[in-house]
Amino acid sequence: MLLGRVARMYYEHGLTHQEIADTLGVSRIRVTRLLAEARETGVVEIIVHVEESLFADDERDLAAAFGLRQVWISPSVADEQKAARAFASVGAEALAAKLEPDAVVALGLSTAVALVAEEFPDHPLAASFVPVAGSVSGLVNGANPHELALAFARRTNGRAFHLPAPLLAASPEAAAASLADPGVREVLELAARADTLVAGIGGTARGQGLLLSSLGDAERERLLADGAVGDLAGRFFDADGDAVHGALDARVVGLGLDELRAIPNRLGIARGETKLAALRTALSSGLVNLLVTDSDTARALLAG
Amino acid sequence: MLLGRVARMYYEHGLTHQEIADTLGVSRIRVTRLLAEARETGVVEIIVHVEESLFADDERDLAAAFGLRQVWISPSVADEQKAARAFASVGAEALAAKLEPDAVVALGLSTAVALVAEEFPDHPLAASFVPVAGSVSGLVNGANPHELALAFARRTNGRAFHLPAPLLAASPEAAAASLADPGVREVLELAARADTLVAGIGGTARGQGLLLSSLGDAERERLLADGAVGDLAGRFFDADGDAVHGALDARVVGLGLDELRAIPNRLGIARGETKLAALRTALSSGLVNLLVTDSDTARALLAG
DNA sequence: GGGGATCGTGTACATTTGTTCACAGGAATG
DNA sequence: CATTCCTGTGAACAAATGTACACGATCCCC
Repeated sequence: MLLGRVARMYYEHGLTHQEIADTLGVSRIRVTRLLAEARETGVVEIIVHVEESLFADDERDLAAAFGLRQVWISPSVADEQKAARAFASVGAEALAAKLEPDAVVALGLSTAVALVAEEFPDHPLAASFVPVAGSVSGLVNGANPHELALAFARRTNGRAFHLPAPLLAASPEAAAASLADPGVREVLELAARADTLVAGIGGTARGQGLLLSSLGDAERERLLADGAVGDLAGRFFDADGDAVHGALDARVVGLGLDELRAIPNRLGIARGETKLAALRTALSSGLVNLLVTDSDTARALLAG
Repeated sequence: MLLGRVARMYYEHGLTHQEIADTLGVSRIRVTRLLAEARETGVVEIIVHVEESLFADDERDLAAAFGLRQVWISPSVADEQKAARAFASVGAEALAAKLEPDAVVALGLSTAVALVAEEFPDHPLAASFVPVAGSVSGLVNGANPHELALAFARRTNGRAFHLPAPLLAASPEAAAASLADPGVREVLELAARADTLVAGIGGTARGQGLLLSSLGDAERERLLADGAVGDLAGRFFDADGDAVHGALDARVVGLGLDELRAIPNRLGIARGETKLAALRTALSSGLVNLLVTDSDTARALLAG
């Protein structure tokens, strides 16, 4: 158990990597790596005994300003990679806090949610994870709803459901056909009865989000003309938070905005300047009642 | 609660000191210090989940070779300060392992024991701490038996006893007078009934230990001539582990070697080349049956 | 048995962390 | 009111830690 000896020498006796390497007859770099492994595998556990959250003030203020049930804020950092991980881990914390054993969780398609899945701690609570919309083909990272559900299910020892349909059908008719499929229908019905929705919130800037980037400019213009300011789990909404019906909307295979709104816990996960407008609407119109964002976005929302 | 926020940003989100400083608007150096404080005060707790001890093999071997009940080994490091702290913390661990609630602990005068007291964790078990010998005047650090007992008592919410007498009386007659004092007698009687003795083991090299360094060269030569190889809690012993009686011994105010030997748990705390001979004798003659030492000393003992 | 991927390793470097020092403000003391 | 002694602060430096890269071994597949 070299790992354990190294970990104890470092954390309990305060020796340096070099000193440990010398007494144990291995290279310093190896000690460095063993220590990293010890932290990752949980051999070394670091607990911060603090009840209050990092941005308690802003969280309280945001909840009050938009009538939200609870808000979680992650620290914004210049290093984007680090910021993303921190954001995801706060998202995971938020979801874990709302998740009860045997819960049914509806999952929106979103890179943010995918990152949360990565960071989700291994807690066996046997929940069910259900996509609220179909898959996008040609996704590089595993952000497809099904994979996402699988990732969550693996970590919670729960069940993952598959929605055998595309997010965006070729035509309204094709979408209707998909929705009529018993396999699709069943899963969507389950999603509609979920206790908790976890979804990203998308803006309308070019190239934003998984759905928009798969569309052409023409379709995007039409959406904007129809008053769209953002989307929640594949459904666009206008400045009042009402659904933007139209050619695009009819092609989406998934729960409608009203069905999403009927889910009791609606956790929105989003950050960044490009999402501010969409966020403001989603929050003030009650599309989501739980929010995970980062400190910069939080401050911008409060300032607005 | 700046401390807590900093600690969480660092340990839970992996931000660097600089990044934390930027988001919180304080200097990086302040973050560094807050983090150190968080670790010291226990706001941040680091647990290494490893059952086996660092030098399990050597500990087993040493116990077998000298017929000891248990052995604890701390890592030897070039950095003397660090080595001393590691040694002391292992000593504290050892003592804590042997200490039961309401135990009576006899304390030998020794810098090693003093360091252990510093590192002793705050565990309320209401033990009594009793010196086995009188005080040395003009000690810089707080290694006097009474202070030592106080330090332990404070950390365990226990009781400290004071032996109102010098370690070394001016004459055998003065020592006898001290011993006849009811206050002294009472405390020593309590010490003799202790469950556990904690004492350093001293060598006979010049300047070694608190007792020897307070003697002149002549007295040291006499001791050597009488066959002394080391001391335990102020009492010198010869190569057989028997007491070296004589002018010096008669002036010591404290428990005799036989009384010390009658204490069930006898924890010896010593390390270093200069103590090897004394240690060998103390171990093989059964003066102590529990040992705390460092890895270099352990290896030397095993090699001999 | 050769080619290629993969893993573990250490070197050299970049980054992060910790420490020393000198200074400034504020409380205690003359 | 001046002086001294703190305590807390950051700048500059020293040390420790982490990372990119390149090398060699091993395993696997052809």
